[in-house]
Amino acid sequence: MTSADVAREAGVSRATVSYVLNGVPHQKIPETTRQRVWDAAARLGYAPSAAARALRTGRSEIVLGLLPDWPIEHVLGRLIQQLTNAFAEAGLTFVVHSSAHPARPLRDIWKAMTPAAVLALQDFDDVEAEAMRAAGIEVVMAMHGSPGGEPRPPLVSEQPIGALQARHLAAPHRRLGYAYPDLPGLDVLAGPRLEGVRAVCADLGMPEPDVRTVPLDAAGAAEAVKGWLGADPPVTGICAFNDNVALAVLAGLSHLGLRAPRDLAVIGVDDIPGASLAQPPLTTVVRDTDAIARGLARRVVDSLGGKETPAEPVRDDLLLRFRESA
Amino acid sequence: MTSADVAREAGVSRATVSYVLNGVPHQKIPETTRQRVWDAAARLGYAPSAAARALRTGRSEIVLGLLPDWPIEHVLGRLIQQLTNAFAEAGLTFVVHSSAHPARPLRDIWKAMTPAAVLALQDFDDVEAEAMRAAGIEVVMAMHGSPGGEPRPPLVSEQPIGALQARHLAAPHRRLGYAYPDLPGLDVLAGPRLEGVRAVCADLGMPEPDVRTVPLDAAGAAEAVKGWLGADPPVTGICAFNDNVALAVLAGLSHLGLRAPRDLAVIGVDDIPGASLAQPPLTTVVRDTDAIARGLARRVVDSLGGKETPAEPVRDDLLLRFRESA
DNA sequence: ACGCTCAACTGGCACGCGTAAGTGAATCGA
DNA sequence: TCGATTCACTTACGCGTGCCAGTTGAGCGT
Repeated sequence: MTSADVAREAGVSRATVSYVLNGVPHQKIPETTRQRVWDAAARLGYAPSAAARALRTGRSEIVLGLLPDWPIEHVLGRLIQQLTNAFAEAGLTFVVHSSAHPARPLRDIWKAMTPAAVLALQDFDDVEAEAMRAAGIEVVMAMHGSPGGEPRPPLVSEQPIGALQARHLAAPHRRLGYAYPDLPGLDVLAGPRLEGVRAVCADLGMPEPDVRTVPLDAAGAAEAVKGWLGADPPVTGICAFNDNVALAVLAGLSHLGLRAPRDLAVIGVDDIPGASLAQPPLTTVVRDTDAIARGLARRVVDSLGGKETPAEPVRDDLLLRFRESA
Repeated sequence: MTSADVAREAGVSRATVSYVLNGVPHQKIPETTRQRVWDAAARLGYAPSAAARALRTGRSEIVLGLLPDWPIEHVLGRLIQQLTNAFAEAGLTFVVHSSAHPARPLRDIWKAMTPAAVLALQDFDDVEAEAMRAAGIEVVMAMHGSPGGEPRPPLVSEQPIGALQARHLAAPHRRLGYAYPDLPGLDVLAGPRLEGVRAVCADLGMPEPDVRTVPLDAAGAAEAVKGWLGADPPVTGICAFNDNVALAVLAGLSHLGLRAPRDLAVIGVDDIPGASLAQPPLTTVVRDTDAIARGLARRVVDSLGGKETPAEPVRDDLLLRFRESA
């Protein structure tokens, strides 16, 4: 099924078909002809060849999402689904590529589909970004900084999460701890969140947060808990990187025969299904992933349309889900 | 950067460049010329245009993964990453599209990138599959059946999971319950797993499993637990659809002042991070997602190479992670 | 009756690539 | 010395589009 078939069926030329189906303005084509073409296209079930269109126009209707080597869990999964929806509304197909472990050259990936835009979770170096632009990819954005440095400001800000955690704990607690994830790749996320905690502590005249790396097992987490409880002055409230880490802290407490929030208050991030099911139910910070997805998609679509987009992060309403652990 | 540039740089024709770079056999091209072409390509940083190649050959080097509307959690996330790796080793780019909620016609998706193969998690109807094949997509496979029916046998079998759960519980327990997920879309997975449990119960002369839908909150789960404990004969061991549901059962028990495995033994599936951190730590079934990913990729690659592939499911070693809950 | 305008189309090129068919020079057997 | 063969290439086509630059013919003023 090519546009030539449609042209024959409608009794017009290929050019006319192209004009009608693409809705090209400033071409005087009467309604009757338009209808003939539309009918013919529908009758034949015509769908244009993406490859040919991509070759001609230099880009496809695809937005490529680039995932780093992070675990794909609850929130990230939801974000992917919501980004898919948000882009679909703009007529764009959002697909995700998880960076392979023996990392293939990134170039192979985007060359393989010449996307209209690339939206990466983690920033890449300028050389790569420039190469993409040179290859006709118009929009290249990153949601978070890279481990290497921070060339562009991130599109999604993490500090407010840590700040909200800290502000919630700060009322009854005078010394906070930070439960840092045991996965090096997550620094890009954990760093800024910790910064948010730090800033609030400084603001409120509290001592520096006591940062400890917490592995995802009860015994290992118990070590961290012992460290916090034995600190001087002792830590009484923990901001955890996310709910999994928070659950580990809870398990560590349990391991020592202790309990939140009596011995140590704990607050997580993400509200994974297990959070409300924990003992005690976990207080946690939820972000509005749908708003983030829409915001990101809007930025990309605007940018594709030639509009200037603001440099600040997208709007991201945080919600504190208050339960029992803090 | 086109192959014409490389040709000019190397002082040969475009055809020669194409022959050299694609390693076309039966073309007598001396080593010196080959080297000249390779050098020129490297010097110019040439990478072929996927669009043009796709237009010419009729297909790209992309494998499209189609996700249904399921939550993307731990295992599914890992599977995606491992599939990406497995396909990368075969020189194929694996990208994932999560089906948008106001479901766009599937056709738009694969037309947008003419993948070499489509690997869906959930089966789609034959009309769609046939349309894909007609569009030049050579391999169309589905990992699980569709809600509508079961035209093709699934590539990944779920029954053994339920069977392993049931066999593990069957030793001390004479009546089993099944904790069914509260998300209708998961029937495709939950149904076969439940079948596995049923089969083992029948085999061992035990009564039918008592199936109850378990919502992901403590109060709701407590209702299910009450039902099980009050059944006649009473249920003493629960096979949960996955770890999240199992955690809910645990929380339901806790809500009633009860405890696993004393009052009710519970076994999950997936070994999510929260499983080992639960109270008590959750006994669970782990599948070897890496083997599954490799198996699936192998099938697809073989099939692309024209080889006949077996109809049976891919190999999938199950492991029982024994903890305290059962 | 003749030029002019303008609506309504159409012919044809280029995008970058793979590849079938062709070409000129070198080599070779008789 | 001459046709035949082999080598090492090159020329040229078409994949399906988008869109520029025409072309046709009807309507209109003079």
